[in-house]
Amino acid sequence: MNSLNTKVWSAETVSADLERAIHEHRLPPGTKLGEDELGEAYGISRTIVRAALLALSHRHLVELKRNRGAFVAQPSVREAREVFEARALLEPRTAWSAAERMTDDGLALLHENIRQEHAALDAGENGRALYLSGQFHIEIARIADQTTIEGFISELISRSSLIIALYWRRRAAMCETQAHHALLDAFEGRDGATAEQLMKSHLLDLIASLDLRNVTQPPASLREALNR
Amino acid sequence: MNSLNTKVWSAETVSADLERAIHEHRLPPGTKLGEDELGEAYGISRTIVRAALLALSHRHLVELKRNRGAFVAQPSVREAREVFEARALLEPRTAWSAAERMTDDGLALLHENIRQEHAALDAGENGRALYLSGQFHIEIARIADQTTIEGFISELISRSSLIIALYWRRRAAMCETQAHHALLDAFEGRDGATAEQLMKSHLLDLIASLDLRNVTQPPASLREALNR
DNA sequence: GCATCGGAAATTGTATACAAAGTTGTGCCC
DNA sequence: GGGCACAACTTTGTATACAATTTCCGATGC
Repeated sequence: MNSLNTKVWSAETVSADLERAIHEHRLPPGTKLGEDELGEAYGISRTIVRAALLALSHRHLVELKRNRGAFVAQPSVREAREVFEARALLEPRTAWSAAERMTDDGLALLHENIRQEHAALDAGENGRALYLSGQFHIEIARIADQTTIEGFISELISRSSLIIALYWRRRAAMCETQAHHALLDAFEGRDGATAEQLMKSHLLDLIASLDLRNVTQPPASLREALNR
Repeated sequence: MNSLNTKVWSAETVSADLERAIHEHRLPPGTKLGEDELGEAYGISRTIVRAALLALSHRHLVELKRNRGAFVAQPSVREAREVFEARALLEPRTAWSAAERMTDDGLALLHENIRQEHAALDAGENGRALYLSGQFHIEIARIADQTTIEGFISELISRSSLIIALYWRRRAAMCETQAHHALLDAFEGRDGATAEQLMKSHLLDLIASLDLRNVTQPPASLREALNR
């Protein structure tokens, strides 16, 4: 397929590779992930593919349907709300902690992240920009030195990317880099309270940019959808 | 071994069974979980066992050491702190939500849970009591109608059980049933603010009952420990 | 006695074979 | 032509065979 054969793949690297592809919208929600297909693409047996798909299903990025196969997840409106509820509980306080423990290295990483995101947007690589935008949030948890919370946020960020793929409303380019800039300012001033507040607003903006009315819901079953 | 052969086991049921055993301290931290051993015990092949162990490792209840095997996880002091940090972010607000949405069915379930926990304590079944005590917290998230957060809390609760196994200090019986009673009262009064506050205190009490000084830390490697 | 170096045994890692379930296509019947 | 049944094909589920690695144990040398 591509350069997938040049690397030694393991269940971890394959699932990370797939997660990034999902995050960047190269694998849109609902995509069938056939085991043979993936095995040939990566040059590995189905054993490893299955372990990778299992890992992704535990992160709710892939849905395993018994005897039917693996599909990129399609979060429901309800799940979308829940994901942002969880982020609202975890991220603002974590931003506060990050501000308190901020180091110059941390600031440099965040700066570099924003720079790359701008570059990606300028190059029209929207998927890559979205991925980098997510990494910004994960980097904050890392700076806050909270590995456990970082794991949860990392999963929620990837799920958010699926939600954005399904429910994104604004066609205007992601104006959120402004929010990240503002956060960076707060971090530079080691201002925990402001960082927490900015993160809270940022998440509210994000969910406000989605169309979570039940109308756009993908049909539970094709049969049901057509019988309406 | 026991009645394990009477049931049709799948990766999901096996990992749930193991998780409960870990939660109840029947499988203490550090226990080796051999694949053949488990396969024979449950009457299934290593394929299913591996899928179950993989699931548990994703929940941080089992540590997979490459070419060495699977072991019941031994959370570090640092990890212990992180788990309770995460719980402190998630559970108090979730308790508030639960209070707001509380139903009579929900109250009955919580009541029954406390009753069974008392019964288990009276019967000297400490492991079972600990498990039920965890279920109380998970039930709250369920009543709050937050499936995603419930999943995170469920993982954190199981990890807390490992932490208790390693760092529990008070020999006195778990006095925390008092805390659960107080929470139940707040729920009965649909008093979100009090429920949130009680949950916060409850978690602080819990972490205060642990000995998280670095001294008791199990050595990273036996060799290193002996060379000191 | 102690450390070190094989080599056998045991255990995990990966691929593959076969079974089971689902999907698709064809032809028959009405 | 539409509906249905059955068969061929495709895909996933599980077990097992074999390879790779570690562990255990005893022999060897100092």
